[in-house]
Amino acid sequence: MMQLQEGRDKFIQAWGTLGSSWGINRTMAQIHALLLISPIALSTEEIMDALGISRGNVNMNVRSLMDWGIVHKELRPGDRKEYFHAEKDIYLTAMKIMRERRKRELEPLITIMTQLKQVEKLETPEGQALTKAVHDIDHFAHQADTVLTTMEKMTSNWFTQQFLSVIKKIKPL
Amino acid sequence: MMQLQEGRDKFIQAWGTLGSSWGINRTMAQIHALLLISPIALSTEEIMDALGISRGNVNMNVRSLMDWGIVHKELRPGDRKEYFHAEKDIYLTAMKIMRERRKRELEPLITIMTQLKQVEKLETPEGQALTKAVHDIDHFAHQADTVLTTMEKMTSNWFTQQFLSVIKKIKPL
DNA sequence: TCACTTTTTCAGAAGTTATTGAAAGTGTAG
DNA sequence: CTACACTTTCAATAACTTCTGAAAAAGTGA
Repeated sequence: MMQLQEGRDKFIQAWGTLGSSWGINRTMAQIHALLLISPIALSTEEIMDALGISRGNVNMNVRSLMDWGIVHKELRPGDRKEYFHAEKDIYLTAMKIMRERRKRELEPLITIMTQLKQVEKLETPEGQALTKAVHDIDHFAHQADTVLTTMEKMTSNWFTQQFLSVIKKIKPL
Repeated sequence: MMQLQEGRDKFIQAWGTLGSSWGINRTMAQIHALLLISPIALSTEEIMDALGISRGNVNMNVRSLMDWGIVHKELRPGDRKEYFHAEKDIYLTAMKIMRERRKRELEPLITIMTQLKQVEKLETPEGQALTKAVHDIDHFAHQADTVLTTMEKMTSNWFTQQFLSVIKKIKPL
């Protein structure tokens, strides 16, 4: 049977590794993991000590986590330090990460494809191949954007209760 | 009005930049872009020349693109060179990227959460916070896996025609 | 205002990932 | 078997990203 401290370390380690593939850097993900399993909000110093990282690093990554909307600041009366805690609803967290990634990845893609639609239309195979690729990607990006925007508007609760059952009922081709 | 060559360069450049945020490295994405807008299959040398990169780099990245299933090898009778072409259906390409990412990101996450369920259950706030996080993430990961697996089984055509309209009909909460 | 506490910034160091190019490997035709 | 045409590998290195720690800035109360 695994002990608590071992489990906590393993959890932080795992979330850090996984985070990288989700477009979140290792330390940012580790801080997120630490706050996720902490019942109370933690100060910069506590995070530094728990993860053995520098003040600058904690500050920078906590700021980013707040930009993503998945970590929040807490102020305690009579205390000048800032304390941080993570959003504990994992579905809401996933939605917010999705939202941020949509903004950072899909929106620039749509902008560029819009520019590329201005390429002179030629009858050559080269010209047609480019036109087709631009058209297809633009179409896809808009659809993906619509899907993600719609999902964003729905609560985490909705995801839990409805989305899965809807998907399950659709017959695979 | 933008000229063809300028458009092609811009397209390759854009796809390369975007690729990085989709978990595909810059060069791999640029090779993919080049093949996507090429009406004919290209040899290693042609890719090297078009993108100004080394033989080893082309070889390595083309291999990865084939592992992802979005680039294919073509052999021409009487020619010992290998020629490469990209899957031109952008929805199918997106599905294959999704599939690969599910395997690389979600499956290891599920494995680790399964291990972490073995942590001794304690009544302390620390113990309960860890147990809850592990439970929630495990539940989420299984759901996400089911959704993605279901989508994988559907054709690109299905995505185009059905998914969007289904999503659109669901009333946001 | 000053003295003190906490946060932010940023140049350089450390660490990570991608790329090259030459050498080794593979397959084929004569 | 040998020569050739191509592909693959991999150690060295280049390019890029993250992290540190000390200094500057910002905030607070007396």
